[in-house]
Amino acid sequence: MRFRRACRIAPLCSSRGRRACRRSVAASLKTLPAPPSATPCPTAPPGLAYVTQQWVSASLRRQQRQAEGEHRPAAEAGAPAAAPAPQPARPPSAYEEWLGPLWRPECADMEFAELMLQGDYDEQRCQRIGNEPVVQALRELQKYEAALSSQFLTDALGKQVVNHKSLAYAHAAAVVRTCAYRLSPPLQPGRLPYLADSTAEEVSEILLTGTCDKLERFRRDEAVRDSKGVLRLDSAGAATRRRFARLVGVGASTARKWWGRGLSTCEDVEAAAAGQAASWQPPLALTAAQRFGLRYRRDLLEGISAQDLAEMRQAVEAGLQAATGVGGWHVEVVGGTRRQQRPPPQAPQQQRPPPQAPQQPEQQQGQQQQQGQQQQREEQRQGEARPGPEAPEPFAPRRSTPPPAAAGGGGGDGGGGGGGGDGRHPPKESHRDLPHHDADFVVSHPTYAWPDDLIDRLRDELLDARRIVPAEQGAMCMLQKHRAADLEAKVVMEELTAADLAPEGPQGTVASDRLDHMFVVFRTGAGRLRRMDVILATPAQLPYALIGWIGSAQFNRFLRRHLNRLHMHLNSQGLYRILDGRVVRVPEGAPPLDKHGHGCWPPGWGPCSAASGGGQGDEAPGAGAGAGGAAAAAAGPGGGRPGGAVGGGGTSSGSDSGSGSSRGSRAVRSQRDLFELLGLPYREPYQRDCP
DNA sequence: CGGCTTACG
DNA sequence: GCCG
DNA sequence: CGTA
Repeated sequence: MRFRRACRIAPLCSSRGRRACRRSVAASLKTLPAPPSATPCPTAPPGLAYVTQQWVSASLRRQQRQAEGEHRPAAEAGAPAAAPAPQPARPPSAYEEWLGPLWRPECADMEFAELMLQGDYDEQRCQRIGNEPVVQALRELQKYEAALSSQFLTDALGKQVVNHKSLAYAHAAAVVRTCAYRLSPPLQPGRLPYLADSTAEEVSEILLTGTCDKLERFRRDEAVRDSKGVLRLDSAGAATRRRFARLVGVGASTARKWWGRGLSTCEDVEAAAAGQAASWQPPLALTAAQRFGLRYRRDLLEGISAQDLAEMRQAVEAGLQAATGVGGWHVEVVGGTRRQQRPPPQAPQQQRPPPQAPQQPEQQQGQQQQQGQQQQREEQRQGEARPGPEAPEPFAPRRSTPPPAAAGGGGGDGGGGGGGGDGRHPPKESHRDLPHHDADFVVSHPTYAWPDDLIDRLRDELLDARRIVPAEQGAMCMLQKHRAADLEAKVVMEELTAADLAPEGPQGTVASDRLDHMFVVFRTGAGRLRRMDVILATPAQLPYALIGWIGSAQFNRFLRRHLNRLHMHLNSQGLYRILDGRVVRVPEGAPPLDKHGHGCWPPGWGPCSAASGGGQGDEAPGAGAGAGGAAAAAAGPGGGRPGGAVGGGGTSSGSDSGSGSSRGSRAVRSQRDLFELLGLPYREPYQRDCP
C-alpha cells in the first residue's frame, strides 16, 4: 500500500523499494556491479536498454545486476532506463555466499522457487554452521501462524488466499537452514532470499536476543501486531491453539473454537465435552476423530521409535503378502521419518564412497569441525535450543515455555517436546532426532499387477490381524482410491483460457493412474498406538510418489511452484504439460519445458540419445500431437501390468522417430532421474528437510 | 497487483 | 510477507 | 473442515 501509488506512476520502480523509488534507479544500480554480458536491447539507442520492473527488482534485491535478456518488456511498454556503465569485475553476489559451494552460474537468473531447490536443508549441517536456533524460532512462528489461520486467510474482499504469514516464515526458515555461513546480528534486508524488511528485522532480533517480541507474545497467548503495528484481531491464544491443533482431528478452526470457549488444556476440553464445565452452555460437541485423538493423545503425539517403524513395516509387508499371495513387495519409508534417516549410519573412512553420488562430503563454511560427529550430535540433542558446543553468545537461551509436562498440555514447542524417555528403551536410543509422530510407507511391486481393491484388502488384513484400529472406534481409517480427478480440466484451464485450441475439448488423455492411500492408526506389539500412512504406487509413478511423500511439504511447494512457472504440473503420480491442447506426460509424451517455454530434452533424454542428445526438441504446434496424446494414454499402467511398458530397457519402443521430438528415449525410474530431467541438483531425502 | 502445491475424505 |  |  505504501508505495503503490508512486510505483504506478513510475513502472520501473520496485514495488517494495522505498529506497529505489526515492533515488533514481540508475543511482541505485550504480553501486551494483554489472556483469560483463550487458546486452543492450537491439531496438534501443546505443547505451540504452529497456527492461521490466522485474529486472529492476531482481537486480536490487540480489544486489547484482541481472541479465537483461529475460526482462525486456514486450514492446514499447517501459520507459528507457540508462544502463550503468558496465564494470568488468563482478564480485560474488550475496546469494552466491548464501548458497556457498552449491551456487553455480546458472543460479544468477533463477526465480526464487528454483533457487531454493538448489539448497541443502540438512538440519545437522545447519546445526554445525550455527543457524539452526534461528530456524527453530522461525519455524515456531510459522506454526503459530498456521495454528491461527490454517491454510487460508480471508482477504479484504472475502477471497480465500493462502496463509501468507505462515508461508513467509516457512520461506524464511528454509532460507536460513540452507544458508552456507553463520548469520550475525544485523541482517540486511535483501541479503537473503525471502528476507526483506519485515522478516529480516525479526531475524535480526532473533540473532541478537534468541527470540523476538512476536514469538514471545505468541508463547504467552497474547495478541500480536502485524508489520504495520496494527493489533491483529483473533491472534490471541496462539500457543494454546497450536497445542489443540496438534491433536488428530483438530485443525485451526476447531482450535479457535475451543480457545473461544475459554478452554486451554486438553483436560478442559474433556471436561467441556462431558458437560462438566460451564453448565450454562451445552456440552462441547466432538467428532469421533477428535474424541479418539484426545483420548489417545499421549500415544499419538509421541514420536515413533525405530522398533515401531520396523514393526509397522513388517506388518504391512505381511499384510500385502496375505492379501495378494505374492511376495517381493517394496515397502519404502517416506515422510519425515525418511528425511531423518542419515545415509550411512557412520562411514567416516569406510572404503565405500557413495557409488553414484559424489556429493561433496560436506561444505563447512562456518566453523572448524569437531570430528566426533556422533558425539557432537549427542551434545546438540541435549542442548536442544542452546547454542552448540562453540558457545556463540549471540543466542540467548530461549526457554519461556513450561517443561514438557506429561499431562495433557503435550509439551512446549517446536524444539524439544519429544520426551520419548519413558523407560521402555534404555538410554541407548541411538538417533532419536525428534522422531516424527507418524510413519509413512510407499508400497510398490516391480512386476505384479495388483487388483484395484488391494488397498481395501490390505486394510482388511491388518484389521483381521488387529494391527490397526477400526474406524468404529473413532480412529481415522481412511482410504483414498484412484481418483486422478480432474487434472485434465485443471491443467488445461490454467494453460489456455483463450480456448482457441482443442476445439473438441479436453479428453481423457491422461490415464487415471491409481495411487491408493490409506491412513490409519497402528497398534504396536506393546499396545501403543501410532499413526501410519500407506501409499500404493505403480512402478511408473513410484519416483513421483517417493518425491512427493518424502517431502518435505515445503520442498514440494518449491518444486511444484517452479514447475508451474515452467507451465508444467507435478503431483505424486507424474509430471505433465500441455501439448497442443492436451495434457501429456513428461517425458513419455513430450519433453520438459525450459524457462523460455521451449520443449528441450536434457542430454541423454532425447529421441535419439545416441546423437548429442542436447537437441532442441522444438514442437511446432501441429506436429505429432496425436502421437503425444497416444503415448501419454498408453504410458499409464492403466489396467495392465504396472511394470511392463515403461520399465524395459533404456529405449522406448520407438514407434516412430520421424517427428520424434515429442518422445523421449528414457523413462523416469528413480528420483534421481526426475531431478536430472528437470535440471535440478539431486538432493538426498535428509537434504530436503525444508521447514 | 496477483499468486502463493496438490491432492483427497 | 515477498516475489514476479 | 479434516488429512497427507
